[in-house]
Parts: sequence; structure tokens; C-alpha cells
Amino acid sequence: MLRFFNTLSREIEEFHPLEEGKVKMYLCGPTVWNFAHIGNFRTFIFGDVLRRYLKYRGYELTHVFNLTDIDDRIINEAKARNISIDEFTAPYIQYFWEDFDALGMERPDVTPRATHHIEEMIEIISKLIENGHAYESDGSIYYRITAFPDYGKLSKISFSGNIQGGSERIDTDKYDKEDARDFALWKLVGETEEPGWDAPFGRGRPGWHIECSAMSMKYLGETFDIHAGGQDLQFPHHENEIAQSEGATGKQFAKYWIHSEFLKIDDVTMSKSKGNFFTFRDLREQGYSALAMRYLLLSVPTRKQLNFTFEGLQGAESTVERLRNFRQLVNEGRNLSGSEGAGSGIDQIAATALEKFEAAMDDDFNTAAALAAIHDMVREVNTQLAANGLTDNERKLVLDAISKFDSVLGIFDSEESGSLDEEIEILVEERQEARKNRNFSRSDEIRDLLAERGIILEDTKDGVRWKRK
RNA sequence: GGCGGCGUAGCCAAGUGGUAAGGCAGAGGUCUGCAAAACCUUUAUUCAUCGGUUCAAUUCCGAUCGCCGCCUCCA
Repeated sequence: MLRFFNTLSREIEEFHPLEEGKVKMYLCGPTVWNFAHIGNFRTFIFGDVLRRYLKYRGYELTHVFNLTDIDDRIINEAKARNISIDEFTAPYIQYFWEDFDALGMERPDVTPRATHHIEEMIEIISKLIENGHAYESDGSIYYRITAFPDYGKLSKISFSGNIQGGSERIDTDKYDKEDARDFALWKLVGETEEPGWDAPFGRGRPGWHIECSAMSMKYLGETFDIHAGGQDLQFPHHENEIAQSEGATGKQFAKYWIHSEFLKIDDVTMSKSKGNFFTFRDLREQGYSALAMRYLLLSVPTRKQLNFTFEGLQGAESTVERLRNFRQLVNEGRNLSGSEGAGSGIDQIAATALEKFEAAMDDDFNTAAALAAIHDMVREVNTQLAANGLTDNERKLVLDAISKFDSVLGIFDSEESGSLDEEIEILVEERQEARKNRNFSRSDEIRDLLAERGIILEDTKDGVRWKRK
């Protein structure tokens, strides 16, 4: 039974979707004004694993993941470069999906963009004005928080005490709001040159919370199962989404809320505003693999802060390499000892690993424990492999288990080794000949030569095996 | 001021009222012409500190210290 922490109740709950066997989920995506950094990707990779695990558990899934392609930064940057906002965001959207794919994430079912859903936003705002949850002031439209008694139920925020930090900003706000807590649904642009859309309440652009209400309800309905995102979005973004959506429909918005914790670097939060971030591309340029990044970001359960270190990333690199070797060895069915397999208890090892893996994932998506189950299996099978070899049936059992793990986590290298060029084959043969004649200087020379070309040779009892670096 | 999280070996960390998962790194060994890969052994009498509850606490309670976050754009 899948159980996980629901921010709404602050408790671990059993998961029961609204409709038997079906799950509708929404994950807040990136604002496409820059390259996403690996802290951003932590949340998205968790979303990917969440998606894959729900499918693994047999749910029919509708997964919506939005792109925010309109906000103040985008408008300002586009204006500074004297290009349209579409021209400004297009390359970042492309980069984003390139990185997304490279990190082994499955594309969500629907990936809506805010600027393509202005009409839906206007509809919700109109409803809110009609039923008294929103009002106009100086041409802009604001949400009336006093009309929504449940406000604060997600973030448990209280406005009774001293509000620090934000209070100054709110108090000195130039806009004329009924209540300092009220937030903009529609910002009046008027007939200026700023990007804007026509609406019954004047030409303007949407506030930044309304887009997620509009896009989630359009594709998932007024009430849906899971809403996830980074923990920083909990307040005000998600709180406001609830206020807008439930204010408009009178129905519960999302049943389960999941928030991912931050990635820290040197014990400080990685963020764009602090400037202490690495993008996917930064790390690729430094030679780290996408697979290692994915592994590292999954090695700590999503509700815990993860401390990024290069030592840790290097460790992930080694681990991923070990997994890759493992799959290849099992695939080849190597019988390193030369004796017959059987009687090694492989079926039990694989079954136990799967059981532990599922139990870990069911337990609030404990990816750390899930990985430990995999590592246990890898070690135990390797031991059998070294001692007895595996029968075809045993190989199949292990490979099946790997496929199952990987359908959720995506941490095994899926790249097939393929075949070698004829030229390289000849070199390998020449080296084998040299070794036979104990001409080790020549054989080592060839090994180094091939290593430079990314071909790693390993000598085993059964002959030479190779892999690409 | 309000709300929330964390402090477990060199690094990343899981975890539980009953005596510390897993990975990386390190050390020794097996195998190998040498490597590589793999395996074996080894690496925290101890889970920030101090009290309390308990037959028993790293795990519950309280206090203290340290760190992080949200309340303001940020996954």
C-alpha cells in the first residue's frame, strides 16, 4: 500500500485516488527565463520517479507539467533585448527539454504553457469577481483573502503575529489593496507597449499564481489527486492556487500535496538569487554524466535536504559505473569460475530485492532505501556470478528485476555496447596475440591506445571483454 | 516574531523504543603478466550536547548549542 506525506494534513497518508485505478497529477515546472540548475532538476526528477512509480503500480496516469513563460523577469529581459517574449523564451524552452531528456526523464502527458492559457485564466478570474472572491482596484484585479476563510490551510501560515521580511514589502506596496495579504490576479497594462491580453476587465497580464490554477483544472478537472512542486512554492504560490481554485469552484482543489526539499551546496541553499548554482550543462562540461547526476539527486528522499558535494557526485559516478558493469556482466552471463550454475538462490535474491524495493517506494518514496535494496542484490548476485556463474533462467530473473527497478529509477545505463569497428577488432586481436607471446609491452600499448578511443579492455578467464567508457 | 526542517563514520546518507542500511572514499587480501572488473575482510561500543521517561533511547519528552528554509522572485 502506497503511503506518503501529504503537506495538507502534515501526515503520512495512504494513497487513495479519487477514481479507482486512475491518477491525475500536476507538477509545477520551470520559469523559462534562464537555464534550470540541478536544484530545479531535483524536483523534476522526483516528479519523474513519482510518475514512473504510479505507472509501475498500475495506475492510469494523467501527468501535467507546466512551463511558465510569462513573468516579470521574462518581460524585463525581453524588453532589454528588444525582442518579443516568445523570442526570448524559445531558446530556453528548447534547452530545458534537452536537459530534461538527457536526464532520462519521461515527457509528461501534457506540458502546457502559460501564454497559451490566458483565456482559461480570464474565465477563473471572471468567476472570482462574480462570486465576490476578487475585486478591481486601479484597473487591476486582486484576490480577496477575507472571502476565503480556509486561506492558510496548506502552509499553516498565520498573519496574526509579526510578519517579518515580507511585511515591509507588503506595507509599502504602491497598489491600493483592501488587505495587505491580497494578491494580484490580473495586472492592468492598459494601452502601453507592455505585453498584454484583452480581457473584460481591461488589457493586462495574469498574476503568477493563476496560471497553475487554470492549467491544472483545464487538464485534470476541478478536483484532482496529486499536486507537487518545490517546497518554496508552498507559500505563497500553492496557497494562492488553492484560494483561487476553491474560491472559484467551491470544491476541493488537490487532494494530496507533495513538496520537494532544496538542494544545498556547502550547506547553503542552491538558488539563482544566491548565484551558487550549477546547471546541468556546467556539470556536463566538467565531465560528469547525466546518469550520475540523476543518481545523486535520487539518493536522498525528496523531503530531505540534499547536500551537494563534488565528492558525492564523483561517488555517484562510480556507483553508476558499477551498476552498468553489473548489468553487462549479467547480460553476458559470464561464468567466471567455469563451473555450472544452479542452486545459488538467485530467485530468492531477486524476489527479496523487489520486495524491499517496493516497500521502500511505498514508504513515502524512500529512494535511498530502494537503492540500498538494489545494491544488496547487485552484491549478492555478483558473488554468485563470481563463484558459480548463472543459469539462463537465473540471468533472466535478475535482468527482469533490473528492468523493474529501472522502469522507476532510470539509473542503469541503457546504452548498448554495440559492436567494434573492424580496425579496432584487428587491434584487439593483435593484442591477444601479443599477450599469448608474452609481449606485454606491445599488449599494454594497444590497451592504452584503445583507452584513448574510449574502449576499455578487461582480460578475464574467458577471454577479453570490452566496454565503452 | 510566526511556521517548518536538520545535526548518524573522511564524503553522501537510510533507519528504528531492543541494541547502527546502502553507496563513495580508505586499508588488507583473492584473482590477474600487469591492469581492470568482481569478490572477501576491514572502517561509528556509537547516532550534536546535557538532562528526563523507560527494563531498554540514536529513536519519546525537555533544555542547550549549531545549521538550513518559508513568511519577498526562486524547484
